[in-house]
Amino acid sequence: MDLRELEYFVVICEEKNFTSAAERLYISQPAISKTLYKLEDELGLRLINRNQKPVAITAEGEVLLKLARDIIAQVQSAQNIMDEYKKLKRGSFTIAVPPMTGAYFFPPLFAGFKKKYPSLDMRIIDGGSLASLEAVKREEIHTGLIIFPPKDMAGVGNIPVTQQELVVCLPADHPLAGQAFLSLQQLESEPVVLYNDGFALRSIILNAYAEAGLTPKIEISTNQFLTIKALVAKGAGISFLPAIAVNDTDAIVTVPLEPQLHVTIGLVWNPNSFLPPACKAFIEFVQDYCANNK
Amino acid sequence: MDLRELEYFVVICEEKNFTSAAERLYISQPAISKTLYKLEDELGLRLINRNQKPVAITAEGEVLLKLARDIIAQVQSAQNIMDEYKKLKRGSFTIAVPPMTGAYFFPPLFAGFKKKYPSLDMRIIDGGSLASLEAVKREEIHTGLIIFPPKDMAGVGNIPVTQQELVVCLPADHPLAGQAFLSLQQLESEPVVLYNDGFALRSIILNAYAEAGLTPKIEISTNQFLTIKALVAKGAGISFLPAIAVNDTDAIVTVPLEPQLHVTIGLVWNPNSFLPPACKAFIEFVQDYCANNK
DNA sequence: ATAGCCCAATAACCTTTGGTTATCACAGAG
DNA sequence: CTCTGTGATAACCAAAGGTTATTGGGCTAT
Repeated sequence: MDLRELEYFVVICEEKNFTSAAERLYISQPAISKTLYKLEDELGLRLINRNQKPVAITAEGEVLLKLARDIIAQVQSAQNIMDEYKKLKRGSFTIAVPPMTGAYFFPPLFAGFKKKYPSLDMRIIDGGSLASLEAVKREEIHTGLIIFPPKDMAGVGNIPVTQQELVVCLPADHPLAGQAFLSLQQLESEPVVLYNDGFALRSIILNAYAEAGLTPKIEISTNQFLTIKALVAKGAGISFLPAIAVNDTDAIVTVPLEPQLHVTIGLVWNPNSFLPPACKAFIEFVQDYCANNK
Repeated sequence: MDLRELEYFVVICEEKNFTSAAERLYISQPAISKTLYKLEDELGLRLINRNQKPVAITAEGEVLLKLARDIIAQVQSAQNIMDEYKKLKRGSFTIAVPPMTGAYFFPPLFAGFKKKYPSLDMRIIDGGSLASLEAVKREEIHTGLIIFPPKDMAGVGNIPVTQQELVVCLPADHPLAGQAFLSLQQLESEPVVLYNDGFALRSIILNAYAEAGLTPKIEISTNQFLTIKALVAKGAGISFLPAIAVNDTDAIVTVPLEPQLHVTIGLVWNPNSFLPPACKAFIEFVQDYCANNK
């Protein structure tokens, strides 16, 4: 008893005529005949009385007719629902949004995307960029708007969305606060406040120290952006943050680094993973967004 | 999207392993693979993520899984229902029961059948035996427990259930009431009370008159058994009824006919019609019933 | 490392089945 | 009493669903 048989049966019942049922189904009349016999044999019941003209539905046929219509309607509805996922009328995906990108770069993307696809849902996953990248690679998270780590973006799909310059953050009363720019060498002896392990900003900064042949004095680590700023303001150490993330009201002075140090913020995903259509739509949206804002 | 595909999909989801899903379904692993791809292509959605081990269900797959389970359950239930019709756990049929048979011959058959098949229903259709026979031939009624007409039972399936002798019914004060038996010749001048047209008893009696070369004086016709007896009792005319149908309390005297006149009561159906299993069961039951009461 | 294993994908092939055309048989209408 | 409409049947064909054999990628254990 399969759906095709039930559908044919319902049409036969509606047409009360094998020939016109066949026409409505765009198949030949013998196909109808054969299929109905097959269904009847499977059930061990006669569903249609061919002696009458027009053909009549038996009592058992009448019962099956109702059941068949219900089944077909349910299948129809299931198909519609699934089609909505395909057509981006429904759907959701997970996106890693570390604190830094969440505060400055994610909101406009989210707003734009939501405007284009109001019925799609994003589930935001917190976590550092590095940890998020690993989760994306392991396919635990569909995508992430992260700070790209210093190296090794091979094997992940990515779209750089923006580049930001890291600036030195000093307490307002710091002796070096007045400089036009600073090098890491000048800062080597300064205690540093960093993000925890698993955050890209930490590894980018450590990487920069290492490349300069220097070793930073890591005073303390946290994964709270506001905590870092507060610690710097209170003189616990210096730090390095994207210029956009610090403003005058923070009781922090920013000085450009020399040579400049940049971080790239962008979208990443696992190219081998089969992403939900909703997520593909978001990636595409971000792609367009970057192309248009160039 | 057919039932087979949905079933395979559900099993894959349950096993989270194509190979063991194939085993559970008694098919080969490539068949599973192929069918799932087909379903995914039809929907335009990835349902299973094969990158993970064990394979993981995607968000869309999770949605379809629920829908598919519902559909399969509904089909299952439909199959069960239809199977109950086949297995005589459900079902009904129509049976013509004219007044005479309804009063004396149908009740024991009904009781016995209902005992054997408590959940089957009969719908009793009223009407004369002749009219019922025609309705059965036209397949408007599945079967009938009727008085067989004088001739022409060809072309209908039938089981004679009992034979009854017709006796002359006279008002108690009738001059011929004391006779040991009576011939139609002796009764020719008597007004007769008969069933209406369409009732077998009428045509059997008219037939007997005709065969004896006589013409009855039909006083009045009715299709109410009790009315006939009342009319006879009041002296409106004589009548002929099965002996079993008249007793002493009726203020009617019965006298055997000479030569005897018999009516056969039995079951009839259209052998070309496809009867509901319930009706077939009843016919079979009556067949057994007669065989055992011989 | 690397050999071995698990497991899904793929290829080539076979069998069943759903569909086709042509034709028949039969009932009912003109 | 032929003609028309309609379902059944036969013979045949193409596609679908299934099979076995094999490949290849990712893990695990040595």
